[in-house]
Amino acid sequence: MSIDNHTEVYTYKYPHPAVTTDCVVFGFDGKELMVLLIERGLEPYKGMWAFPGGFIRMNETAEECARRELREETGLELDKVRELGTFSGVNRDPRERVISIAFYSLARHSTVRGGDDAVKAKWWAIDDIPQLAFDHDYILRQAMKRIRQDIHFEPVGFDLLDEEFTIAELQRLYESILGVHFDRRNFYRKMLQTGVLEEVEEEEMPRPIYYGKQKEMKRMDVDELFGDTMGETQSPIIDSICASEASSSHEGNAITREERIKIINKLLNTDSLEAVTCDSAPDTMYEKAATAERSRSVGRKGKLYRFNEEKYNQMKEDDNFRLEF
Amino acid sequence: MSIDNHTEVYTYKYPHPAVTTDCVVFGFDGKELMVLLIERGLEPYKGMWAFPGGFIRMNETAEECARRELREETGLELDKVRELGTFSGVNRDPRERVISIAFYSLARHSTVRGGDDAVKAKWWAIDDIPQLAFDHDYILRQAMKRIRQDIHFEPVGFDLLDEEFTIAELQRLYESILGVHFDRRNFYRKMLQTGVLEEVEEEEMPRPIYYGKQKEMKRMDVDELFGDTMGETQSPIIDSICASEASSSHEGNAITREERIKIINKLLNTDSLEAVTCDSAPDTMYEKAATAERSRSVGRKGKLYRFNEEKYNQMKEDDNFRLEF
DNA sequence: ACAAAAGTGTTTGGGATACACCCATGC
DNA sequence: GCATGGGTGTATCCCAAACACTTTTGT
Repeated sequence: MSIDNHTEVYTYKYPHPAVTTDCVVFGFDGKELMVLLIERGLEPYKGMWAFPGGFIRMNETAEECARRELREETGLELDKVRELGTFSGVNRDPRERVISIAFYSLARHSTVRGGDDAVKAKWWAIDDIPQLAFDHDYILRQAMKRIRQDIHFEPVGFDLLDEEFTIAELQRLYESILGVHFDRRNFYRKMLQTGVLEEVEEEEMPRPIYYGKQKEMKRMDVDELFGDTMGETQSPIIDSICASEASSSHEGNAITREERIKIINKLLNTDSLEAVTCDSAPDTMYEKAATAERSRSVGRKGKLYRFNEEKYNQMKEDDNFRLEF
Repeated sequence: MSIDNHTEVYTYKYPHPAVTTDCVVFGFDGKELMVLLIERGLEPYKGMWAFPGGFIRMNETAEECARRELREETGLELDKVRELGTFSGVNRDPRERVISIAFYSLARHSTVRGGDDAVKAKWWAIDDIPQLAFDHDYILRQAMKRIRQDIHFEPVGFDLLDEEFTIAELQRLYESILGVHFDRRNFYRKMLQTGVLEEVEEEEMPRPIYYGKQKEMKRMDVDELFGDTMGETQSPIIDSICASEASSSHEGNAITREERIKIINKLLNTDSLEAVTCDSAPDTMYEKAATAERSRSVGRKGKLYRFNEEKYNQMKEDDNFRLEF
């Protein structure tokens, strides 16, 4: 929406504040709690980081506004956004009186891509947040308080992890949100006793074929790992890595073998490994790809569980759901 | 604030919603949870009941607005108002797009007088609420949900009772809010174990001199009960009854003996007793006044306690305050 | 083979529940 | 003296914390 070519004006008998929504999106990378921020492209606070959000339209509720802005600025489609509170300080925006209705939400870390338009969206570790625009640092503190409270009674954790997860992953998440340490064994029992976890049958989550010992991987054919010209591989994990990385450049087109190699190289280079090509050093490539696969599977030892939402809703009705630690 | 003689207009490039606050005030009459409502004097929904509230001004925060409107419309000065949430349905007000920021608060039932201006304010039992204006019935349901949750972790009850209260009163309050029954003895222990109650020394809370046996009261001089011409009595309870009842008509003036008699008569007549005057039937009057005093003291048997706010804040810091039932 | 982490079982102390009992007050 | 309700004590049960042990997995 451009701020120019506006001939219309809107007049009122009494002054009206502007109303915006802001959305604090939490994620979890396996170690730390993360927050999704966007870099502001316009004044005020141009170049600073802020929560996704924007002005409410006259035909949408606050929640609809929050979801729309989130989609427009970060590409995220989230079904659950929870209201955090309103921030109505008189001078919180230099342009005019702006009241912000803040929401918070939870996203699987892996599903986030950059924003669709010029806006840059990025995950930040909770302990390493930059200076924020407006009063967003205050809003963040409130959001942190809130998530720490909600996690005791609501299934906060499950929206942050992949659909299938191990209990150890869940524990790491709880520990990093609450900043405490739990006894592993008691955590197991308590979580299972809640009854909201259902075990995933082994066959439902087949391990990717490259999962396993590194030695075996070296013996695989290069085509199997990096795919044929149609871009299909037999490794779902490498597949999903490439798909999400490539999504910003092509829209739904198949990924060629060469592109796939470039992507993997680029990704691996972030770990400060030297670049390789498929032809020059297939063995090295295998190794790195295997490392990439395995690093995605870190902590992925053990039984997988899934959140049973029906059962949770049922228990919530009867008001006997508690997650005390 | 009148809606006429406005020459000024306020123009904006983009449409702005109007923003109001609404305040759900809970009280407790010893038996039931009550809600404070005002009768609307203007369209829309003229004549219907609604929560106190109004449009936000450009130089006040939402919370300040809520407190101001509460004061203007009901005479209540409350220090703690807690945010409940925003209600942003597109068509919730027929005039224009109005977003409401709702608060909820707790008031000692006895301290409420009628509104200062034409607005009628009245307590309603929670089970007997009339049809409400706007979406206020929905807001009320949300407020009920919220208070039921908050009562477990926050000292909700203490703001609803008098400063000094018995544990039995506190239990009745908890039971009526949560709609359950507790074992009296376990409730005692749990409440005392929290450590936030401090015992009131007997001499700190002298019983009013008319408290006690009805026979004794009959022997008292009429001047003692209804005061001299300056309007002073020796019964603090009758004193406070008269002061609060008279407040809407005179502003701070002393209450004469005759007015006091009228007030007491009027109050007693609500119990469908015949009117009496001081001269005609002083004995009857004594009796009725004594009944009024005693009815105020119902349940006032037993040790009195007081909420220790410092200790609560201290425990809240350490995050080890729980009131589970 | 060894280390590390997953998964399961056992003990135990403290708090919640369900009672019994005594005392104070009012009629 | 009897009824009502306030105040305190006690036995039982269950759950949460602490810890031991076996199995699995990766190198």
